[in-house]
Amino acid sequence: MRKSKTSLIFQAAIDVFSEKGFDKATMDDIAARANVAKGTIYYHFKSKEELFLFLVEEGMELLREGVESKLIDDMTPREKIELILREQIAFFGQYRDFCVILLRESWGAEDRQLEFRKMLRSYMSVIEKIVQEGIADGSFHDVTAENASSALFGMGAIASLHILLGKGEYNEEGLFADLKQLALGGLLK
Amino acid sequence: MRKSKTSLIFQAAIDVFSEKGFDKATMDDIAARANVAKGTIYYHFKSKEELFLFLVEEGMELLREGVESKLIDDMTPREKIELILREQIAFFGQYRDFCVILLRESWGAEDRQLEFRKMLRSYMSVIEKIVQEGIADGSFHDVTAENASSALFGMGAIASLHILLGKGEYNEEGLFADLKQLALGGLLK
Amino acid sequence: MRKSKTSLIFQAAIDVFSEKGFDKATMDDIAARANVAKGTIYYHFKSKEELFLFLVEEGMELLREGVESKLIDDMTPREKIELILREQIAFFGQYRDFCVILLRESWGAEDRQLEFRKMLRSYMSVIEKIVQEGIADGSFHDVTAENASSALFGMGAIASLHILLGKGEYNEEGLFADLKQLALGGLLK
Amino acid sequence: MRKSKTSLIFQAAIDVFSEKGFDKATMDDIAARANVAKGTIYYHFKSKEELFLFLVEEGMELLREGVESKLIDDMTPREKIELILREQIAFFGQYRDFCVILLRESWGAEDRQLEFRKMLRSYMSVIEKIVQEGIADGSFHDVTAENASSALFGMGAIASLHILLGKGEYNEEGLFADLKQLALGGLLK
DNA sequence: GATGAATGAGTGTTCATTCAT
DNA sequence: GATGAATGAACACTCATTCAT
Repeated sequence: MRKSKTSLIFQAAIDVFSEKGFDKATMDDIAARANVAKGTIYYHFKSKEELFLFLVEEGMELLREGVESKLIDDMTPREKIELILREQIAFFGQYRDFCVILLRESWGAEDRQLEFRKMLRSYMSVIEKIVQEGIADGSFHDVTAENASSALFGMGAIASLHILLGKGEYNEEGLFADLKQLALGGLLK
Repeated sequence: MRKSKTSLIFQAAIDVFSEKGFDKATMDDIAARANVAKGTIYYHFKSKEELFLFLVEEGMELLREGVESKLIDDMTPREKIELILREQIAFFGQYRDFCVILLRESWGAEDRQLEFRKMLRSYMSVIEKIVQEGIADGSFHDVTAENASSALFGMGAIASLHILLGKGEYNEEGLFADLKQLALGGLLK
Repeated sequence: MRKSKTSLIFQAAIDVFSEKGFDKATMDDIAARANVAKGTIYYHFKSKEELFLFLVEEGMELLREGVESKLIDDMTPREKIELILREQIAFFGQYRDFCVILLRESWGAEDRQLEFRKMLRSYMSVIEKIVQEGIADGSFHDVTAENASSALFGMGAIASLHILLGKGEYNEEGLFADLKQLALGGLLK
Repeated sequence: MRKSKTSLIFQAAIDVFSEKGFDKATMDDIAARANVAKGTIYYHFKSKEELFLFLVEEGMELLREGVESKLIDDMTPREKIELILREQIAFFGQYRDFCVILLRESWGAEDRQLEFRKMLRSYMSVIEKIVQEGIADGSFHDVTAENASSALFGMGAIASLHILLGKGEYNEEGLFADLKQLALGGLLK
């Protein structure tokens, strides 16, 4: 019995939520996918909402940690932005389902959605700081850092998903090259 | 000539769908908002799905027409991209609710969502052609046009929504300046 | 179509609630008994709780109105108490199911139960006033009117139910004679 | 010798059942209150039903034993009735929660409820015999003893609970005086 | 054209009970 | 003896859709 029930449920939930979205996904779906009785989910998670929130928190943590752990202080802002683009592309490729969830469920006025946007903002603020660094040291054009950070995130996210949800191959190198050209060409003086 | 029932329902549906999203919105909500009996909606639209699809089609039409009608053949690619950025920022500001719907409901495997992505692609292909023009005439860097177009759309969409759903003022000019810098700085040689 | 759906549901609810109690009764039970779809109940009543409350309110109203409408001002307190005993015995006989509900569901700390006790108190206060009259005019012993009224109600209620839920015949005249003896023998000087 | 698990569970069950009633009380509640794992309850009691039944049996036993142990053969029927009234008032004051359970759960057609009514009847039969004695020796009016016994029980029970569940102080002496007046005034010639 | 009462399949959640350890 | 993770049947409530008027 390798897998704990909790992680079985976790995996099943990612699958189902990304496939159907929060509202259309049912606890029965998730239970069936996890090969677990419905009550078992409720033994481990208080509610559908909580399960979902937990999922997204873990995912965002993974993304931010993945990026932050690789950022080294003495990189130039340019190098840092490159790193983030590359990491984000890889992350979207690897956790496509999670990313679909994020893009589907972040826009709205429910508590859950506000919570998600807060997490997104927290991730974007990592980018924002780098943009500010670059502006401060004169290597970047003088743009509003907040706009730049959401634009950078959005450009990568939508471009990635656009490919991943189409039929095309997810050519990470090609996408990286294009985004690097767009993002850095626009930022660097 | 008062408001036809159909347009009453249409307006109410926009309000309710953007407020609650497709799944959480109920036909009762819409009927109440439109001051119309629930059966009346079914007299005019076959189903909730159809009503919604109709709505989004109209909205996408509005966006694409708005942009295409202003594009003039003898503009340079650079001017065209600027125009699109500006138009898109204005559109998102004006139809915030519709844009939320679009971002919420475009990612998934249901028919409706496939349909939405098809519409999105159709809009993006307008951008794509301009990018190709720019590459062809040597004014743009040589990037994959498809990636560039989805990145351009995504950068604008996410940045706009990020502001519109936060508390900040939607400073269209500032956002435009930033996006122009990012996008054109990166595209233009 | 003689019976309105509402009254069908009402009747079915009385049956089912008195048979099973509030918690064990299910909306499916009630729907089935009323030959109505479950949704129909919710079309007419907001919730199980509300349906139940409505039921009890109607019943208590019936009991109090039945009694109050027959009380005439120039009766002596003794005659009034007799009348109440007789009416209550008749009411319990006629609406046995309702009375079971009342006795089952009035004791506890939930809102619904507090509400029920308030209704009971309101009924008992009718008795209380008569006892006070009797004491004032010297025809009754000097007892605490509140205790007397709840005791009078309780003696009748438990005695009635005791018979009704046993197998015995509900001999209203006999029961009336006994209660009259007990109650008036104890009250009258 | 610490508390045995069984008695821990017993105590917890009394608390929880009286607070929430049979249906709303959960085995988790009881386990938590008893500081015991849920499975442990099932080790000691076959089911929720059985645990509850056991509880009520103990309680009724306590009431009947309390009364019977104090009844002395050469008391007059009048003295015996007085004693019972006094004892019952004290018991209700001391075991309010149990009495709520009794009144809540005794009216219905489930096995458990039939069982409870049987216990109640067994208790009432103690009263009944005394009434018959009193009638036989000519000191009581000639009433149906069964009616009188349930009326006597009911008068005390409802009056007690009415006070105990309201806000008022439970003035045992005052209540006793009133019930004695009512009951004996009505019974005694 | 328009209505709204009626429907019933479907959903999140609860909880008594079991059983492997 | 004791545990608590796991179960799954059951339940209150929702809502898109239908249809008789």
